[in-house]
Amino acid sequence: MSEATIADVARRAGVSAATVSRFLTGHSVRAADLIRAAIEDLDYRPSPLARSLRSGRTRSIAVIVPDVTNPFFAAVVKGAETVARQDNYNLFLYNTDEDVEREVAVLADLVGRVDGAILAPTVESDEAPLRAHQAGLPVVFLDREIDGSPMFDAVLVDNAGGSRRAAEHLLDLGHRRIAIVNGTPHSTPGRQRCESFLETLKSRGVEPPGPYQERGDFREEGGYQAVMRLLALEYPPTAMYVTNNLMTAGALRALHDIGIRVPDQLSIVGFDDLQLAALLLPPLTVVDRPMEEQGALAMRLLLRRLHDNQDSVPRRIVLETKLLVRGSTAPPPDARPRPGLRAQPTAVSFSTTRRPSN
Amino acid sequence: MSEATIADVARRAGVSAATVSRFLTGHSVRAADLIRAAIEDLDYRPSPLARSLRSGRTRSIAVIVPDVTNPFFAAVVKGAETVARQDNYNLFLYNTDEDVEREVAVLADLVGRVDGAILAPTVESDEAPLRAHQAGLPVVFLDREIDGSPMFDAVLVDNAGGSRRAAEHLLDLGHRRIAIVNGTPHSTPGRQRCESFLETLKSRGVEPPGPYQERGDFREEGGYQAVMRLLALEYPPTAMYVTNNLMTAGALRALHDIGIRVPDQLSIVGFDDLQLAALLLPPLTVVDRPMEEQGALAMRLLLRRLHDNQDSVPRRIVLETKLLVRGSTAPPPDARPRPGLRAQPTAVSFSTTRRPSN
DNA sequence: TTGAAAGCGCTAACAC
DNA sequence: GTGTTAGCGCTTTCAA
Repeated sequence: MSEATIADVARRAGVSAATVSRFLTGHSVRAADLIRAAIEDLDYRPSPLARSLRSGRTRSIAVIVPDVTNPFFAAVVKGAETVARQDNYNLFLYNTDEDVEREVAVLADLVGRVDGAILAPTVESDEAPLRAHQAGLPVVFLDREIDGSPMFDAVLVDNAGGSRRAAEHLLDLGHRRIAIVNGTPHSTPGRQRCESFLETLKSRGVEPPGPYQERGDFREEGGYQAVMRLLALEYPPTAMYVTNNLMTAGALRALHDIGIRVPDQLSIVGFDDLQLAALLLPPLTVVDRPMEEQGALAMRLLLRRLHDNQDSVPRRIVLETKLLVRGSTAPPPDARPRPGLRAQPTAVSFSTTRRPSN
Repeated sequence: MSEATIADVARRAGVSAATVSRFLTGHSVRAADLIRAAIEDLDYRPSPLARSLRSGRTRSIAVIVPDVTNPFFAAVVKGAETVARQDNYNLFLYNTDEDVEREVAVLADLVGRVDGAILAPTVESDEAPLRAHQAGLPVVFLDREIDGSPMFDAVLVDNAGGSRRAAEHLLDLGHRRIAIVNGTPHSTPGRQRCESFLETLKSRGVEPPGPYQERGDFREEGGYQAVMRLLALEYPPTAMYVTNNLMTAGALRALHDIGIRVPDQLSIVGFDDLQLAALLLPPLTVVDRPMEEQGALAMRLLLRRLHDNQDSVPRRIVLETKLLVRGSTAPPPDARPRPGLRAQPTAVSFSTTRRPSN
C-alpha cells in the first residue's frame, strides 16, 4: 500500500509531473479530467512534506500556551483550531507550564516547522519572540505581550477596565478592607489587573496595605495559599479580587476549608468564568470575557499576516470584559471599616494562626 | 538572515555534508569539534522538513479529540503533550466536535504528515481508523474504541466498574426510582456506562422504565434537556446517574433553574470530576479516573510502537475508576418508592410542564 | 499550455 | 570514518 506519487499520476494521465502539479495548484490544464481520474484511481494524496520543503510553507501554525488544562486556554485553543481548519491549516500545540526555558526552546525549534505562531508569553521580559520574529516567524501575542513589542500583532483584553469595574463594585458595596490576590506581576494580565484595581481603590481613598496585596502564580495552589495568609491576618479583608480562574478555584477551596461564608463574611470577585461558577452557592461574581473568540481572532490575525504579503501594520485587538455580578459579593459584614475596633471574628481558626505575609 | 544549510556547515568545517549529517544523527565523527563550532557559528538548525522527507519520519503525533474544551480531553492532551515533549515529538491537535465527517477528513489527511495518531473515535462503527491503519499510520485509541479493533492499542477506563459502583451506591442508599442520563450509545463509554449501570440495577430488581433512560449527546445542553424531561415526569426519579462531565454540568444547571434541592429531593452522581465539583453545595459525588495519565499512557503506547520495529502485539490498558462519594447523594426523600401513591411535589413548576419523553 | 530540468535540505547507499 | 552520488516528492523556472 505504498503511496502513489505525482509521477505515478502523471504517467497514468499521460502528462508530465509538472502538469499534474499545475492542476493541483489550481491552474487550468487541458488534461484536467484525465488527471482527476488518475488521482481518483490511485487514491493519490500529495505529500505535504515534499510540498512544504519545496514551497517553504507548511500550512501549520503553533499555538503556545502555559496550560491547556486552564479552561481559558482550552477555549483559546478551540477557537484557534476552528479558524485554522477553515483555512486548511494544521495546529501544533505546546504547553509551556509557565516555564520560560521551555518557551524559548519551543520557539527556537519552531522556525522552519510552522508558518507562524500564536503565543501567550510567560513573562514580559521575554526575548525569544523577538528572535523568532527576526528569524522570519510571524508571531501573534495572545492575552499577554512582551516589553517593547510594537511590531507584533496581539489580541488582548481590557484588563484595566474589568479590574476597575471589579474594584468599583466592591467599593460601591461599602467595602474598605479589600485585598487582591494577583498572579505573577511579570505578565501583562498580572500587571494590568493589579495596577488598575489598586488605582481605582486609591482614587476612592482606599489603599490596601502590603499584606492585602498577594502575589500568587496564577495557579490553584497559589490562590489557596494566598487566601490562607489573608485570613490569618489580624484584620482580614472583607472582600477580595482574585485575578485569574485557577487561583479563584484555589481561593474558594481555601474558604471552604476554613469555613468562611461567602458573601456574608467575605465577598469575592474572580477573573474569567469557570464551568460551574454560576452553579456555586453562592454563584460566583466574575470578570468575564470572550474566550474562544480571543483564540479565533488571534488565528485570524496570523492568517491575515501570512496571506498579505505586504507586511501590514501590526494590529492590536483589545476585547471588552464584562462584570458578571452574581451572588458572591455583598456589603461587608461590619459597618466599621477602620481597623481600630477589634474586627469581629469571622471564622473559628484563622485568627489564631496569624502569619505575616511578606 | 537566511537559514544556514548543512552544506554551509560542511564547508565551514571542511568536511562533506554527509559527515555533518552523521554527526547530527549521533554517529562518531573525527571532525566533531569543528562541526560543532561551525554549527554554533552559523546558528545552524537542521530543517525538520527536509529531514522528514528523506527519512520518512516526522517526529510528530496527531491527537484527535471531540473537544479540548471538555476538561477531560484537555487533561488528556496535556498528559500526551508532556510525554511527547520528553521524546522530542511535536503534537498536532484536532477537534472533531463529535463529527464523524470531520474525523474521517482529518484521519485521511494525516497520512504522511505524522508518525502516528491518538484518537478518541466519535462512533464505534467508524471505519476511518482502519483505513489509516492500513495506510501504515499507527493509531492508539483513547477512551473509546471501534468495532472489531483487536489490532489497535488502546487506553480505556473501567466504565463498567465505575458505573456498577455508582448504581450500587444509589441502591444502597435506598433509591428505587433511578434514572440514567446517557451520552450517545454509539460510543464505547456511552454504551458501557449505560449497560453496566442498568445491569446492576436489574440484578437488584430495579428496572428503570423507558422515560428514565435518557440518551443525551455528551454535551451540556443534552444534560440540561434530559433533566428537564425527567423532572417533568409524573413520577420523577429520586436519583440519577449522568454519564459524563459536560452533561452533569447541564444537569446541575437544570436542577438549579428548577429549584430542586440536592440531595434532599434528588441524588445525583456524575462521571468525571470537574474543576469546582468539590466546592459545589453540596459537593458532587462522581466517578473519577486518572485523566492526564490516560493521555500520557496513550502517548507512551504510541511511541513504543513507533520505536519497536517489530509490530508488537496490541496492548489494551484499562484504567481503574473510583467513586468519590461527596455530598450530592443521600437516601431518597420518600420511603414509598412505588409510584402509586402520588409523588410528593419536589418543585414548584415541573409537574405542570409535564412532557412525554420518548 | 506544456515538458525537461533543476533543486528545496537532508540522509542513505556505495565505494574507498 | 569519509566523500560521492542519488534520490525523498514536489514546484518552478525555462524554453518551447
